[in-house]
Order: sequence, then structure tokens, then C-alpha cells
Amino acid sequence: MAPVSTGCGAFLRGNDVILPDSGDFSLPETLDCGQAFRWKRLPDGGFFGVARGRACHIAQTAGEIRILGGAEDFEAVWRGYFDLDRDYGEVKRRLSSDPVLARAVAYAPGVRVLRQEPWEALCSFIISQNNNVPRIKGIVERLCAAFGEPLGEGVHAFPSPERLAALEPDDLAPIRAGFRARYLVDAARKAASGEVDLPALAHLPLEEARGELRKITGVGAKVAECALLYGCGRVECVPIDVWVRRVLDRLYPDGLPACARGVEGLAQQYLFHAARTCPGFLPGEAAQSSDGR
DNA sequence: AACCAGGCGCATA
DNA sequence: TATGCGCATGGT
Repeated sequence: MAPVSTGCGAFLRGNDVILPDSGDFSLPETLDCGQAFRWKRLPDGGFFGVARGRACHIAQTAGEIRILGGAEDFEAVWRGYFDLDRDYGEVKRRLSSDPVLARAVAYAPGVRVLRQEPWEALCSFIISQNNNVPRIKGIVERLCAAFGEPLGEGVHAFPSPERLAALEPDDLAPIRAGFRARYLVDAARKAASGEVDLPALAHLPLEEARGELRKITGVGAKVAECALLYGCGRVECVPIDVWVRRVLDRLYPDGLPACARGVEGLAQQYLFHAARTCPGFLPGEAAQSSDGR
């Protein structure tokens, strides 16, 4: 069987793309760790999701991950989306020279940081503020169903900035986003007009990129950092929410260790996930038992 | 029935 | 610069 692409170890079997299990990619750990909000567990244990206007069914068995739907979508979307050209084994070895990070990595070694679209990541994390994961998912789902382009079979793309820019906050009432509705409309108008140049954020100097995002009402330091990390591939960015705040206060009072330099955002994801879901990871705190579907 | 949820804007000192 | 409060909504 011919490789569908060089570098990431994928090959084609029939119409599916196969990723041999490297130990560096767990579907639940990656898709259900609070970084993306459109992935649903399927009865067969796999996941279904939509990104960049394409739907995807992905399944994991003992020895491999199977991406259904063909090599074209894989090359166009999923290879980049799942960050398959980054060597997470190497990243994890580096991070594991620190004892706390080593624990976080060992707890969930299949966590990857997804490379989402800037606009979707921005909206998702505007919605996330003072909110919980199950409800964030519900709001995003209703937003897509109401305003996203139909892709067939009841599936919808994430709505474009242009589409949302034409709305008033009240038009978003059915989404039940609460006070965040006007933030979404403001973001849409600034993105659609080019007042905030989202595609430029991937290569702008960090402070400038942060400043651009914070022109949007409802985008503060944390949401801006999320948009940059999850939406713009800026893996040095560290969103500091309540969980990461606790990790830093209690375990890294002097900041993240030197081994995380340049990939602080990836380190953050392992730490965030462990702090939230691994009992006893945070001293003097019970982790959440579960969240969401 | 309060309290919380991957925060932010605004007022006040 | 630094706190404190209200905010829509829904689940414990």
C-alpha cells in the first residue's frame, strides 16, 4: 500500500487513511479535552466531527487510527488539523525531563493540540467564557445548525464571519449564548471587514497578534491566547484559565520549566487535562469526575 | 436555593 | 495597576 503522504506515516487502505498507532494520538484524549467543541462520540467508540467545511468519521482500534473518507480530505484538512507532521514523541520526551510535566504526559500521552481554523477557534473560546464544556458544545452546535452552510445529511459547516456579521445580537437568541451573543457579532463584523485580519495572526509578532484580537469586544487575554494557540498554530501561547492558574500557582510558582520553551502551549494542554481530570494531580483538589458527551 | 462554569468589561481607588 | 461586581444560561 502506498503512503498517502510522506512524513506522518499514514497510508491508504481502500478509501480510508490509516495511521499506525504511535502512542502519540488518542481520540478521546485529544478530541474531548476542551480544545475543540464539535466532536461527538459515536456508538462504535469513534468520533464524528466537522472542520474546514468537511465532515469526518474517525475510529481507533488497538493498532491503528482509521480516518474514513479518502486521501483528498486527509491531505486537504486532517493531516494539518491533527498536527500529524509534528513529532509528539519528541515533544513529550523534552517535556518529561520535568517531573510534573512527566506525570501529566504519562497520564494522557495521546493528547495533541489541534490546528483549528482561526475564526472557529476565536468564536468557540468567546463562547467558552464563564461557561462549561457541555454547554459550550451545545451553543456551538446550535450556531452551526442555524447559520452554517449545509454540507448534506443534516451536517453544517461553521458559519462564516460574513454570515454572522449580517446579524444582530438578538438574531442569535435561539443559540442561547447569553451575553456572548454581542461578542460574536462584534467579532464577525471585525473579521469580515478586515479590521481584524485573522489570516495574518499566524505570522504577526505575538504582541501585535494579541493586540489585534483584543480589538474585539469580549476578547480578553485568555480568549486571545486560545485563538492564537488553537486557531493560529502559535504553540508558544499559554491560555491561563482557572485550572492552569491553579497549576502555575501550586506547581510552578516560578513559571513553566525551561524544557517547555517554545512549546509552552503544548505543555499547557497536558497540564490542563491532568489538572481537570486526574484525581490527585493538583495538590489539595478533587478533579472533575466527568464532563459532557 | 445558592453556586459554578477554559472570562470580560466596567467602575472605583 | 488592582480588586470587585454583574452578566445569560443551565446544571448540580
